Amino acid sequence: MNDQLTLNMDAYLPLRDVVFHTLREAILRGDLIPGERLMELQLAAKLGVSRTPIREAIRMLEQEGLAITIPRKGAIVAGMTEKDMKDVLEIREALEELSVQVACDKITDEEIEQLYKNMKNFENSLKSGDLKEMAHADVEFHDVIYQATDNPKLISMLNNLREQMYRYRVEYLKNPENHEQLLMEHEAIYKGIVEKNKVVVTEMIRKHISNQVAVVKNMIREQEK
Amino acid sequence: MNDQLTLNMDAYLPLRDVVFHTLREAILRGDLIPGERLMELQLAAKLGVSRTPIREAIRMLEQEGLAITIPRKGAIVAGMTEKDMKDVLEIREALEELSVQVACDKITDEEIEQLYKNMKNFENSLKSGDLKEMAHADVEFHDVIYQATDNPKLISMLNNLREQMYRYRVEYLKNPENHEQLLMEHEAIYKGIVEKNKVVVTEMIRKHISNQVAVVKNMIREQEK
DNA sequence: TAACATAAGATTGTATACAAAATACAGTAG
DNA sequence: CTACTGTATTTTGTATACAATCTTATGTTA
Repeated sequence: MNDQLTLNMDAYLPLRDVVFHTLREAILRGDLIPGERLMELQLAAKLGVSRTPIREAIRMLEQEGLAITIPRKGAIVAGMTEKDMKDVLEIREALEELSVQVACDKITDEEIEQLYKNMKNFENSLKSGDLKEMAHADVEFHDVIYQATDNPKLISMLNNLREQMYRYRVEYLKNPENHEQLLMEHEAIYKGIVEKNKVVVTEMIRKHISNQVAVVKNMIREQEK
Repeated sequence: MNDQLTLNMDAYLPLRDVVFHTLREAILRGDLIPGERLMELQLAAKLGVSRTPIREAIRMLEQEGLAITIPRKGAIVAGMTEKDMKDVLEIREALEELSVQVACDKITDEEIEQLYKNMKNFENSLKSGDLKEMAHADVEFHDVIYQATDNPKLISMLNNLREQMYRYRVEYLKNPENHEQLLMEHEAIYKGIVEKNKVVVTEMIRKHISNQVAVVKNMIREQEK
């Protein structure tokens, strides 16, 4: 386990929530790697809390698919097989398509403006070369579309699906060869939404998602070794 | 609260799982109604366990959207507004469409056979007039399609979405006027899948889902009064 | 050496104890 | 009568204690 695991006590939240967010972050960032055991006493000591909030946080991670617990054996960080990834992408594709279609109907002028800004931000972040910034800018671009659906349940599901492969997805951005392509896709999606052309935008988002598949598959192969 | 709340201790499962399933069932059956408080001590006493497994079960229900907890105030059974229902159905439609499309590609001969059987079972259950049996037969019909997708993540999401409106959906079956319609839709879906005609089957499942909307909306209106 | 038994230690499961916060309520001032 | 205040009670949050189970190490026997 990594030593970067410390609690962020800023808010007046129940410890279980703080622990949950901390562990979730650690898993998504890769500080806790798939297969790694989540031992209650160890985590409790490291985070300076008792086992109770740790256990409750683990139950939450479990329901989100980020951890797997075997009764009386404990929890481990969930990993994804290539099949799992294929499955998730299949779902993501359907829901991303839904989200752009709904967005075409519901998006406001302010949101379109924000979408443009975030598209440009992403463009700039590519120049900066900072991976974290790129990932963040990319997320923000897509978030505008999610928000435009005005469907909180859908938004949370999409976020969850996206997070499930965050670890692998960042890898995609590492390769500068993909940048041009990404930029073009964002522009096409933006244009499609502005013109409210559902057919085009659906096709573009599909391409956008499926482009990630190949790269991610390779990563998984690495992991499974 | 209802008194039917008792633990089913058959399996050698952690109590949190038993409690989780018990509460989940109670919520879906309507024994615990939306807005009702889930008080730890009360539930612990009623189920004959300590607060610990109750709390962990509540954390799980929370992540499934079946309960809502407000820090330091406790948890309540989640209810659905009309908007929530619309949102869920929007997602369900997309994922149900995906599932029949994938099923067209992947379904096996055995599964087609099973689908036929379950279609007939549903037909018979309608004659019986037993609501519970109808609901169960309906679930089993659709389950075959879910299983055929060979995508466990998708299956669990669809089950979750379906369960979220189980309370309201049963109402749909109460009205015999809907039976003929339902039967025809099932037959059309079955035929479409056998012929692997994605266009037809997608259209049919869409109709099948959206037919539920109006009825369910009325129920919600009742609840919100 | 391999297989197995057994005991020690580690880890999870559950209950309980105590602290902190929210709620309900009675009493009082205005 | 209303609004407020302080207190008692209830309820949740967290820590800890104990029990059950699993793991690991050790030693014994064939």
